[in-house]
Amino acid sequence: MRKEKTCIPAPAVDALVREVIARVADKWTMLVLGALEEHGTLRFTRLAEFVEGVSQKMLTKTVRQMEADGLVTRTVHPVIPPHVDYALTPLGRSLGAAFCGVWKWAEKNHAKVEASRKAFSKKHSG
Amino acid sequence: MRKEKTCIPAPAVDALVREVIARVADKWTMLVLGALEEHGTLRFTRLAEFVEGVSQKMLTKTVRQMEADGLVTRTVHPVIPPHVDYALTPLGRSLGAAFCGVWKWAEKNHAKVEASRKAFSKKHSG
DNA sequence: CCGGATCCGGTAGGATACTG
DNA sequence: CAGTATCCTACCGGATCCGG
Repeated sequence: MRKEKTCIPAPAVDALVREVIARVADKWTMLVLGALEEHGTLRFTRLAEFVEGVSQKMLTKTVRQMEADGLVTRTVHPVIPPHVDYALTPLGRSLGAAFCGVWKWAEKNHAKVEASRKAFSKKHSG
Repeated sequence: MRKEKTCIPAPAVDALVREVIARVADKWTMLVLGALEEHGTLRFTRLAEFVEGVSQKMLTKTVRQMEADGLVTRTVHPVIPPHVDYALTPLGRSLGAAFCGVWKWAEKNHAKVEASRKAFSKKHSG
């Protein structure tokens, strides 16, 4: 049943890939990525506005993680009031491009998902 | 700075899309999706083997969620011992295809991510 | 025996207040 | 304005039991 030529990685690097997937397959990571891709360089507060619903703690944690992973740059301007800019690195942009398919999928299919959800909850209530 | 023609959804459906993204951008969801895409129909225990590191509880929760979202079918064979098959729906397969780009990205760039991580931790220790 | 529901301890995450 | 510290909740994971 194994598909011959899709997107399955070689067995050797499988664990590494899974680890990276587990890291980037995070809703805040994806949403930060999307916000930075759409709006370009953003300051912390502005980023928080676009990634609606995120707490400061999670946003801080997420951008730090993304910085560590080489997905974003974090530029601190030593002025008062503080000014910190976040921007995608080339690596981050390439990940954004890779996620593009998922965005388009969500855009196209969110109605189906919602319909399935409704049918499922109805089936479980009845 | 807004990019004119990438993968940015229309403003109106933006919230819906974000909601779906937040739902599917989950590491277990992605890994279950990958496992089912690679190996086809799987029983619960077998699925747990391929999605290494997942607890039964989280696997149950994840597949139930995916079932509710219309991504997988859950077929209970009323036999003893119990036999439950999980398989991707067409919608699930289409999401798998969308995630394909992310997998390929991870396959290609995991070394860069790891290098960035090392450099970052070194910079923070020194 | 398999799938999963339950109880319980640990930890990740949200809200708020405070510092530079 | 950006980030930290604190508290507190809710969810996550492991072990165990149960129903079939």
